[in-house]
Amino acid sequence: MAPKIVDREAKKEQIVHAAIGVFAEKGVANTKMIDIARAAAIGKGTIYEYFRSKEDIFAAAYNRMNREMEMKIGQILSGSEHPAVQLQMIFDLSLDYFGHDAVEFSAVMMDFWAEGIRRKSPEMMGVINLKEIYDQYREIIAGIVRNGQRQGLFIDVDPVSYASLAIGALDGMLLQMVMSAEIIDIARVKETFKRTMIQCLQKEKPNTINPEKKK
Amino acid sequence: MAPKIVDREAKKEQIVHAAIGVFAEKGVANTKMIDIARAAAIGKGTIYEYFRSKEDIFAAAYNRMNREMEMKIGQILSGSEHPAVQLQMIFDLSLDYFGHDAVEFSAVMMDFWAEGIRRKSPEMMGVINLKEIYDQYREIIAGIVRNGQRQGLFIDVDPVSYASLAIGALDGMLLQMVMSAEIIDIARVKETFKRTMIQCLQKEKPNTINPEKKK
DNA sequence: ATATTAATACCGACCAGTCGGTCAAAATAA
DNA sequence: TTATTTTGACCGACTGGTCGGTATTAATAT
Repeated sequence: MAPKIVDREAKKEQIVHAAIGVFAEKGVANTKMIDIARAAAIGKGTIYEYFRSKEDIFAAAYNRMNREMEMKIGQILSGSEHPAVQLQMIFDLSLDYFGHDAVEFSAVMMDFWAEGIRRKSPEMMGVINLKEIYDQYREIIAGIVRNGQRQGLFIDVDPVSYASLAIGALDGMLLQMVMSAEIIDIARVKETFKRTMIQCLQKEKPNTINPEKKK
Repeated sequence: MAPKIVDREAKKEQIVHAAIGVFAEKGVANTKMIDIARAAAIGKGTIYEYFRSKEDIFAAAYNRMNREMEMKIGQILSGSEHPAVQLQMIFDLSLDYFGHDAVEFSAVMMDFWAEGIRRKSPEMMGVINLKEIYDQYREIIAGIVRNGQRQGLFIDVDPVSYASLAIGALDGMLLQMVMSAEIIDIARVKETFKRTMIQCLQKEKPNTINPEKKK
């Protein structure tokens, strides 16, 4: 009178995990349900016990990858006080997250990205809403900038424009890292990025804070 | 003994033109051959008289859009002398090209982009090679920077890193324009972009040249 | 203990729809 | 008439999702 019980959440996680792996390897568009099933070592039909559709898995994978990033940023925001340092940490975080050895994740992120654009206008079933995520990130950065301006640390730039620029640069560089990893010197680009984006924001002396990690 | 003659180049152009329109409207992945045929007001089979495959059309469309941009940049490079002005013109060009009323083109560009990434590792049949394009653009920007440095106008930043950053920022902002056009103030972002990316490069007074168009 | 049983998890063959590409016939221009 | 172009019906490969049946588990009865 009592059935087999499984930890449904754990199983979903198992499937999403497998899916991300396959996505990374073959690209979202080229991933078949059977691929995911095999990677998760379950039958194809079983997937449909936990997810309504391929789309559903896609969304779950996206949200999972995103939530991680959000948490880390939350930590940064609640931590250090100096706005320039906060910015630097966020840039570092983003750059590292992708630039790390997990280049394959970057590719997945790109897929999400492309999909997100494609679904911008149409109903988009509430599945992904990349736009919302971007608006949110932009607001985080803009908030830090405003904060810095209020403290008289930053020049009088439009915070939202600056945020757009910073986020855009982050993303665009990601693309190039993915594509031309062997050509561009990633560490160097990262340093240039931080230098440029943060120094240009500061009022007088760029050395008010030290943009270099002490070694 | 001397049958019907058609301008094959013109017909190809007609098809590519139609294809770009459909790509813009529905996204490359969702475009069917029949859609292109209908848009070009020809039969589906006819397409195959001029293109080997869908892939082939895709590549042709990509190259067509790209060649335009290349030509314009060529003009810029051969024109004005001051490196900062050249940079500014290139940024303006890129930002306008997409930001203009032709937002739909941006979406197509994104599709190319996404596809380009997906095809980075595998053989990629020589069809698209986005990487090559990027390497090329990067080298153009880097060249201008080096030039400016040689003339003692620019600070001693790594030209290639700077170029990566600039191109990345350009692309990333494009994404945001496409996605959140109604939220971000595009003109303002553009201005911030130019200010930031060019001023940070200049040695002392940012006003050595006037980054504002005289009115 | 252990056999029974009911509730659930799991599976993969199958289905129905889709779409890129082909080809034989029709249309067309010279 | 004839060389060439155009065409859309057709083909076949592919794939997301379904469904009937099987396996597994744990509560219950003995």
